Amino acid sequence: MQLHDTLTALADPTRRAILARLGAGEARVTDLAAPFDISLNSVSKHIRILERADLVRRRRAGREHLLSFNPQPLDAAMAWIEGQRALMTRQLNALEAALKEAKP
Amino acid sequence: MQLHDTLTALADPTRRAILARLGAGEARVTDLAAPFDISLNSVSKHIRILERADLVRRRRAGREHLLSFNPQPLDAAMAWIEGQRALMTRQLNALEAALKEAKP
DNA sequence: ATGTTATTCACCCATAGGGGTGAATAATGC
DNA sequence: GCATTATTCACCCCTATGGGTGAATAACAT
Repeated sequence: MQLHDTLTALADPTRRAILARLGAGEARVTDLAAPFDISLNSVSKHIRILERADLVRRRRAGREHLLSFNPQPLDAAMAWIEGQRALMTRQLNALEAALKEAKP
Repeated sequence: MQLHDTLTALADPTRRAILARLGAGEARVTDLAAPFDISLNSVSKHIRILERADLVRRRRAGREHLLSFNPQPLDAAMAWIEGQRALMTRQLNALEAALKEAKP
């Protein structure tokens, strides 16, 4: 599922940092790994999870893999979250209306 | 961390369903468990994680625990996601501007 | 007092996944 | 061809966590 993969991908601090870094532009796996003191391998796995969510796209240039950030799946995530919030807002409005009805 | 707890809480389908259900109003643990064929205990644990993220509030009425949905932490999550998307938009705008500069 | 209902606590089990290392693959530079 | 560089593949380890069961706690109902 698209939404699930997206939220799962966002639920890890390393992956969030990677996305933030990619917000500044394309980067190689090695570049992405630099700020963290975890192995290249580990970063590579995080990238795979980000790719599964289609949040990251890969472009090979020779032996380098250039990663870029695709924000599109964020729309679905935002929509879901916004939807939940809307439910709550409606509920609160109904409550408020009921109170106004009962008070006077 | 607030953001982390929130995103972690949202990264599970059962918890998302629980939130969606709570969007319709307060419910007991038993009510929340009904749609799933998992044990009450399991649901109880999910609720604990939702409470950790402050997405769910608990109100005891006698022996019943009434759970309600607190959408406030969603704001921080939305803000973070929106921020990432904004980074990307700025990057794309810069690229576009550079192209326009180079073309003619 | 006793039984029933609602929930959690204290465990156990299995899997996912975040971390590591070392070998394999592939492209560059010489 | 050979060494170097960039990345992945194939493993292993360990913790978090989603799931379960059975006992404990707490509040009704009788």
